[in-house]
Amino acid sequence: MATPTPIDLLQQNSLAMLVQRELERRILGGELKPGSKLNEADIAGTLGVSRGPVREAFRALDQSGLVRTEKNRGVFVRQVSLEEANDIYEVRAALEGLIGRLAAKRIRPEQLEKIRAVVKRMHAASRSLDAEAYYALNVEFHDRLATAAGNRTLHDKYRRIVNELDLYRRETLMRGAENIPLSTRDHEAIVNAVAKGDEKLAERLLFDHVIDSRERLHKALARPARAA
Amino acid sequence: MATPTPIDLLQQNSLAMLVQRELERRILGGELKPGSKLNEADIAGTLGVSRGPVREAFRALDQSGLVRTEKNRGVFVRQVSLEEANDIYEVRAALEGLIGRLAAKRIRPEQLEKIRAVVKRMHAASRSLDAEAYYALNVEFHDRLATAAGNRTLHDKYRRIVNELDLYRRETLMRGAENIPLSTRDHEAIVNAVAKGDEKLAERLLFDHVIDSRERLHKALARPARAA
DNA sequence: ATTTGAAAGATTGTTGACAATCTACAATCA
DNA sequence: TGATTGTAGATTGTCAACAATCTTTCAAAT
Repeated sequence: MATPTPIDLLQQNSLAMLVQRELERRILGGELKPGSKLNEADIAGTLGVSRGPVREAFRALDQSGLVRTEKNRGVFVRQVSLEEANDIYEVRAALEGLIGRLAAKRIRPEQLEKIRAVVKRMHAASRSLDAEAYYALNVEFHDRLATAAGNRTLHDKYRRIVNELDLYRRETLMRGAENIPLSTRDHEAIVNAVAKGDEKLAERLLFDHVIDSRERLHKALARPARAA
Repeated sequence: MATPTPIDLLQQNSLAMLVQRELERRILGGELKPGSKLNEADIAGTLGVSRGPVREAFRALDQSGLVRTEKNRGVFVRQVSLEEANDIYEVRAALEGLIGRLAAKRIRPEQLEKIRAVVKRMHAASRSLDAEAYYALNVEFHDRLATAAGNRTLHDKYRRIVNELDLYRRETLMRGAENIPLSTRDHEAIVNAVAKGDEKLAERLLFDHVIDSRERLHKALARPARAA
């Protein structure tokens, strides 16, 4: 990826875009929790800008599903209910299925190489029960696969859906160390299907992988929650 | 669907949201053509508001893919290239496939009834070569199917993708009367699969239907364009 | 004790003005 | 003639003030 020069960075980003990205970072990073209210004046003051750019950023975030706006009441970090999460998982499964199908058809050798390396590192994280590292690698695995599918629109829509599901994870305070062993087997099978160029298989494996992870999440939530 | 009272309508819509919807209407209606520049002051003046709400609407429309923003240059109605359209069609195919799968599982009798009625009207429009009416009915057909799938997120993402494809249609000035007979057969087969509850078949038929329509569009574009 | 109502404070919605940037065109020089 | 520089106008980016709405508080009445 090309490194953007600092001059372009300042020339192509308005304050509104910078505010948008900063809020996105704080929401997805858990700093701003689902349901919490976003005060225009506070945020403007904190970031050293006026309320205008903040309001513009709010509109963009609202459209991308990260916040919800109530007129004359304010904007809030979006809360994703169990029912919504189920719906979103289904859509994600369909997108992942397409990603598998296309990746199997279009992936390039060097991309496959890097994904295999990620899976290998996932094994290591799994053995050392490093849930944090495993989670990050899992995200990288799916994102690299999305890239390999060679469809910008698909990658973009996929990322948005994943962001929305992240809100649900945040809300339910999911951990998930108990699922690591199962996931690793899935990922190996997926990589092999993609490597073979078996579109149908890759599609089905990825679709099922997402649906399974949804079921695992529900089962984990049904159990009594443990402290962080 | 519940009819919103006028009081709620004014209480829940800010000027920015109204501007957003108005611009969306003009873009999708072809009044504002792909590539054309949207001047803040002009729009604000025309709609009788200040530039603030217009700018907020721009941010929302940018995020939803209907416009493109260039810093210090302005916002333009998005132009969708052939390559992008191909990508978008693939994503739409995946979403339609899921719609078919879910609709086959969840559709209710009265929903099926209404969709059959739409198909019947499509036949009539086809016989009288009324392309305008046929196009509107085709949109209704797919939208009702999306509703029957019973997944709000899916319906929402589907609508956005369709809007983006509409930009492409606008740009290429597609007509398409020549494809009506083929489409009607597709639609009948789809309804039957959904009615039977055959998830796999409905999924495949809808996926292929979208891919086919993409191919038909490309073939039509390859031919010499006719005057409107 | 609960509820109703009004006033004060806080927050959002909207506007108009100012600053920064871009575009178009004319004047200047090689 | 052609390229370049500079200036004027137009357009976008940002800000601060004003208006409208909501929330909170507290007192009064039932």
